[in-house]
Amino acid sequence: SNADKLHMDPNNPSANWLHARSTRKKRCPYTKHQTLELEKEFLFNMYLTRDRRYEVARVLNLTERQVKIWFQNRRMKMKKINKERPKDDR
Amino acid sequence: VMILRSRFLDARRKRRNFSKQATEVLNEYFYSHLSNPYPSEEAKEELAKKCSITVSQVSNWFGNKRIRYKKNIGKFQEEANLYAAKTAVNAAH
DNA sequence: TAGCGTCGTAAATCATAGGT
DNA sequence: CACCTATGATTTACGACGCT
Repeated sequence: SNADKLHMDPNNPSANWLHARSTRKKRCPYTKHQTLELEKEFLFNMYLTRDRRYEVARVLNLTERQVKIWFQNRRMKMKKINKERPKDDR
Repeated sequence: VMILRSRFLDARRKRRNFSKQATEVLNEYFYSHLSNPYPSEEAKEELAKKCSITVSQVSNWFGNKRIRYKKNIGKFQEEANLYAAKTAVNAAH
């Protein structure tokens, strides 16, 4: 592709930087409803069982992979929040 | 509870642009490491200290800068030359 | 090997700051 | 004030590597 050629161009400073593969799925923002339900599930348990993952994915019309990754990202977010506010928490 | 929490977190999205001096420091690092603009954790901590911002903010800045630079190198050419010249002067002293 | 974990990131998007 | 772009922060989706 053109993008790939650009990344190969030795005159391009970004030629050797990290690049997402062209096969990567485009980011698709989740709906308010999906996010709210995922947050509720996360509040219930930060780690999913296989059964819960299947059920959440089915109800929200997401793939199990998306749900798995959402939880991974959510845990990282929580970690970041805790790190930046070691005190209070509201 | 989660509603209140998310509202609180959204409030963090309020921000001020970084100081001109901080942006200078970040740009100097970026353009003097253009072939591999990925500061190590230690380098990020040092930059954060110099700029009076957090390490996360340094990471955000580099993430945004890499993408925006790559997306439109031409737009940043003038800026790149400016910092390249500045680095050359510093090296000469 | 399968498969889920973290960590760091790309890329898109969001929300507002700041300038015209 | 309205409008527009620049900029910092957040959100999806992976790659790389860990462990079991």
